[in-house]
Amino acid sequence: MDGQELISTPPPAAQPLTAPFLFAPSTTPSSSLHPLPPLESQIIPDIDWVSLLYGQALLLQGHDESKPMTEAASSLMAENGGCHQIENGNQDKRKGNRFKKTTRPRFAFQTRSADDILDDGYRWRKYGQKAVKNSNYPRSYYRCTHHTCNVKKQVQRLSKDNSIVVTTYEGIHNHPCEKLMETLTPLLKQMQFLARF
DNA sequence: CGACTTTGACCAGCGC
DNA sequence: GCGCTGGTCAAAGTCG
Repeated sequence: MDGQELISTPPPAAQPLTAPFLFAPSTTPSSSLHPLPPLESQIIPDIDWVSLLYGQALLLQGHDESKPMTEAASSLMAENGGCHQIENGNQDKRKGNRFKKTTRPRFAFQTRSADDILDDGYRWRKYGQKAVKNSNYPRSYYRCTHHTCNVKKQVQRLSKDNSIVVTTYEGIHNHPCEKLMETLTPLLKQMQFLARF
């Protein structure tokens, strides 16, 4: 898969959001609780939060879940002009009918962190790790643990700058982010309560 | 005991 | 056809 092109610089219009607003202050890959990482590892200046949030935004906007998320996400991305989507036409899948071609959206972004994994609010299960050519560091493969969700992500540290971690998401979650919903649910309830007056 | 990670094996695509 | 490479599988091990 050498046809990939990583695009990691956010569009000029994109205003990076701060991590604490979105995610719990942990950078662990799973639901397990660990002590907070050093402050330095939580500073993620290069992350494209906008792309990362598109799927979540669709859910918050009342997106019809019976429709493919990928189409809605693509149109939303086109509207906003900030597209970090990676060409994925040659991706092959080994599940189901073998090696179907897919056009699932892929997003890549860089984070400067001592930890390979940032906690994006979802739960991931690692299903593979490979040494890749021209890289001193292995690439790790993760799948979303939600039973109806088929989103995957790859995590790899740059060999030329080992402080940078490249995370590639494939697909869009078809379920709410657990941690984000935990945060938003009380707010939504309060808004609904106030809206009655 | 369930959830998760590790890791070697396997498979298909691609270039030569 | 062959070898290299990336992506996935699945058994075994680990952890809480």
